[in-house]
Amino acid sequence: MPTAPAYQQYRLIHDIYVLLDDGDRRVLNTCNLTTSQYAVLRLLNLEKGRRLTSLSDQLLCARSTITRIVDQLEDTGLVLRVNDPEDRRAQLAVLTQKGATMLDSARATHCASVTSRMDNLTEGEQEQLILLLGKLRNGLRAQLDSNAIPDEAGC
Amino acid sequence: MPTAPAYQQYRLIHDIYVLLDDGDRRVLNTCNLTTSQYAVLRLLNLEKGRRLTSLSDQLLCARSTITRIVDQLEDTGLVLRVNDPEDRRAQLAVLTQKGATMLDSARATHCASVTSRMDNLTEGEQEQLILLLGKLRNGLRAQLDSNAIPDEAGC
DNA sequence: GAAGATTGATTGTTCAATCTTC
DNA sequence: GAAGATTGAACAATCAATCTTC
Repeated sequence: MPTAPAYQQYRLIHDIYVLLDDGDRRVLNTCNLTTSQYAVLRLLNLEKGRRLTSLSDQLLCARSTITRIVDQLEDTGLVLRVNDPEDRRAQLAVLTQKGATMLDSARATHCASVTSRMDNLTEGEQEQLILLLGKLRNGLRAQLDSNAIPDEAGC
Repeated sequence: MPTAPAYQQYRLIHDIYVLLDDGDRRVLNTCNLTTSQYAVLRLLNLEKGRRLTSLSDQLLCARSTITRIVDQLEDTGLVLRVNDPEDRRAQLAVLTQKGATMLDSARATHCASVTSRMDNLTEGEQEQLILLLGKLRNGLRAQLDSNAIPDEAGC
């Protein structure tokens, strides 16, 4: 039986991600950042802070994972915790100046690395790919929002 | 400054992977498999075994990671370790009949789930996407083989 | 009771060191 | 000395339980 097209897409995306992630780890390591720390930093900016819950929702990881990553970023002075004035239960993760500088630098380094690694498509192909991937992502996000991940029969 | 197309592709693939992986974990959990265990099983078949080194190379993870995943799969009776007749240093991971049955079942479950989740592209779009992703993956693989991951200036 | 966040315990992954065989 | 594999220690991520505030 032929492999379903959706599954072929899935495998390709999976393989590509693994290849990219492997490179990311090496590159970000030169900035003394883990990929997780970078992912959190990327969601912050200098203007206003962001709730930890918002971060874990966006990154689809456990609350406690964010707590610990923010701990690390606070230890290295890249981020500060601030009480949310609108809700005394909540904490905001805020970029420090040092964090903003680090983020800019890491982003430039990472972006250059990614660009050099993903250079084998023509401009037209890249545009097409971005369009198709965007549609795919939006579909997946919509499913997540509608909480419609189907429970299969299981094994 | 506008975001480089390569980086847009990167972000989309990253986001899509995170969304898909989150669903994978839930689905495979119904088969009592972790995504890592499934990834290893997928690389095996009933006919002949496969060296642990080959598995870690393919999955881009540490040797010791494979050792431990194979330990787990052996504990649950899905896989057996066999001495490699061609090299007395090497071990082969071999699917058991139970493992083959489990793999078939998990694959069917997972494939159905993936297909239902990635259903928002037309057939034509899917074909295009597969072509483009395939080209991208081959480029990345080629870089890996030539060990040409560039060392950036760092931060 | 629910949401935001944290902590301790468990599991998963990697790193460095070790052993055997090439 | 290098390659295949394993082990113990360190790090990373999750889960369940807990605390505070809504």
